[in-house]
Amino acid sequence: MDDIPGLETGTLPAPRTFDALKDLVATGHARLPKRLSQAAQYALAHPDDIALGTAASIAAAAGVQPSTLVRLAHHFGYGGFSDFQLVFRDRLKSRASTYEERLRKIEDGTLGGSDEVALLGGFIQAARSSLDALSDSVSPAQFAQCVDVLAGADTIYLVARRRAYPLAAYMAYAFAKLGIRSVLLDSANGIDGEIADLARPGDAAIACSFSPYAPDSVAQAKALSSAGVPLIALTDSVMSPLAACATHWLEVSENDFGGFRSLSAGMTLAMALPVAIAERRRHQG
Amino acid sequence: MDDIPGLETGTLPAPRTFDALKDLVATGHARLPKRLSQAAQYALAHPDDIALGTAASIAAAAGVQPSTLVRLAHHFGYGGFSDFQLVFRDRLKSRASTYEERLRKIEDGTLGGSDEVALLGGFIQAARSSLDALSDSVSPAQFAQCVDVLAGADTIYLVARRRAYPLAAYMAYAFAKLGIRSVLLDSANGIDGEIADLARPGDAAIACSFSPYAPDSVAQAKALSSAGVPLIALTDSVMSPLAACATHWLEVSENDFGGFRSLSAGMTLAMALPVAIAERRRHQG
DNA sequence: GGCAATATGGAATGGTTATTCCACTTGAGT
DNA sequence: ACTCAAGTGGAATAACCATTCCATATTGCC
Repeated sequence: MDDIPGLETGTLPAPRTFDALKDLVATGHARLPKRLSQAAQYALAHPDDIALGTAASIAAAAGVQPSTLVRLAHHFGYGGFSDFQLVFRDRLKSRASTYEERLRKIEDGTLGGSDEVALLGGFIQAARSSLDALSDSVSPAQFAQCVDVLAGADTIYLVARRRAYPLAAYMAYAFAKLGIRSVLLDSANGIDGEIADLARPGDAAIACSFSPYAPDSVAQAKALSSAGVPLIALTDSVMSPLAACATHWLEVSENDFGGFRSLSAGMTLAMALPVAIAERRRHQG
Repeated sequence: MDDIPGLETGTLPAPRTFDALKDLVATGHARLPKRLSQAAQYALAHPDDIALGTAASIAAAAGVQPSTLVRLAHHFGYGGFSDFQLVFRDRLKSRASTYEERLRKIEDGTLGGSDEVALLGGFIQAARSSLDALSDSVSPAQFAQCVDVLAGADTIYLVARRRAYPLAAYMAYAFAKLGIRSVLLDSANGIDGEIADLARPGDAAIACSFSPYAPDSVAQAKALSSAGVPLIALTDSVMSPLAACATHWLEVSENDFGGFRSLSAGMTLAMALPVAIAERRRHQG
């Protein structure tokens, strides 16, 4: 080994975040030798390249040798270039970066001490990152189109089973409060099919279903769709059977904790939709 | 080589953007075999993982073999997994640059008004800050106490009306999946009171209600409580009538957007509780 | 129900990559 | 100008990773 890791910067542990690394370079970079300084400068100027490139490609771009990058990493106390690179990759993963780390920590914790709070924390994190994903996956245009269709409907039929049911249950409540006619297809006496058959093209339907898609929901959505009823789907991927038969669909991919997928993103959409429809109707008369 | 690249999907060149890939999967997904479909679904649901992970780590996360990922890439006409991965890396790079912009846009939008996306953004923000508040307002000890009580119950009775109903509906679903006896008091024929009367001190109840507290919920909670049934309340303040009669209660104060309060924090709690109870029971036997 | 075609799991392989090592250079102190 | 420590370039190496291959399992068809 060339040098004792961390000697130059004292015996501090390597910074685990990009910002911390930045500070370290800013305060102590006068002590860096020429090539290391050159490499460090390039790293801070092109963080994305560091995250996604190979040592060889980065070295070439920065005008140094690959070994210099390894040395730089050692200088800051990292185990090697790969370790150094992790900081840049985390940064790239927007906000989800600390999420996986935390999740792993929580998982370790639950195995060791069976701490209930870790569990709650895990679900909170899953919910949070699901929300982050929502703003990315639902585009303004898509949302507006869905609102358009639903605002023009006479009666809105709500289809959801099992895990997705709370979304429809909430929307039924919201629609009622907002003075929007809706029918929640959740009858316990098995007449949902017959009720749905009464839907007309002038109506519309919202179907919510996530993998593994409840057969009932899918069948009902298909029936409504082929009856000419405009169908808005809240589902989790392009592979969803709902995406295939829907007029428009909104992607809601939820993160999970311990196999239990969050509902926060879906629920948030379920809150926004009714209000948006009500707003649209008010402005259009 | 297993197959001629691109044969299955025609001789089209492999899509070079994430969206194009998405479309391809959407239109031709019926032709994908089970494992390939599974891998494709994971890829679309966790694009960041594909971008930054290794074939082995991704395969493990998706529950498939590394070779399956290579086959998937070939299926779509890519030269290999690495080529396939480039699409996801590009997406990550371009997204990272616009990410902060987007967040700012959402924040600005909430002030601006009439646009539908601003509305969605507003609800997302409300949900997010509700989650932040949740980790503060629910203490480890409180949560553990509630889990304690519920883990010792024979049957768990669920009380919720109106806006809080989705929480109870979800818990009923989760309890069923986890093999925990529960009764959701939501009968449409008005026999909830009689059913609740059958609850014994060896059972327990969870009541969810937020201001303005639905009279039905409060009455039912009080009845259960005075019958000696341990009562856990999910409610929004010390002033809540539920806080008065509950054995333990958890504070869930949701933020609102335009007067519509979020449900994310409550929903997250509703997800964590059943799992925590199941865990506790497993460890205690 | 049997056969062929396709899909899959898992180990072997070959290529690429980070890392290490060593000879050489640079620069600072005396 | 000499010496020594530190820095650097570049080749050698060892670890890792994507890829391939083959035996087994599954599916679809007759």
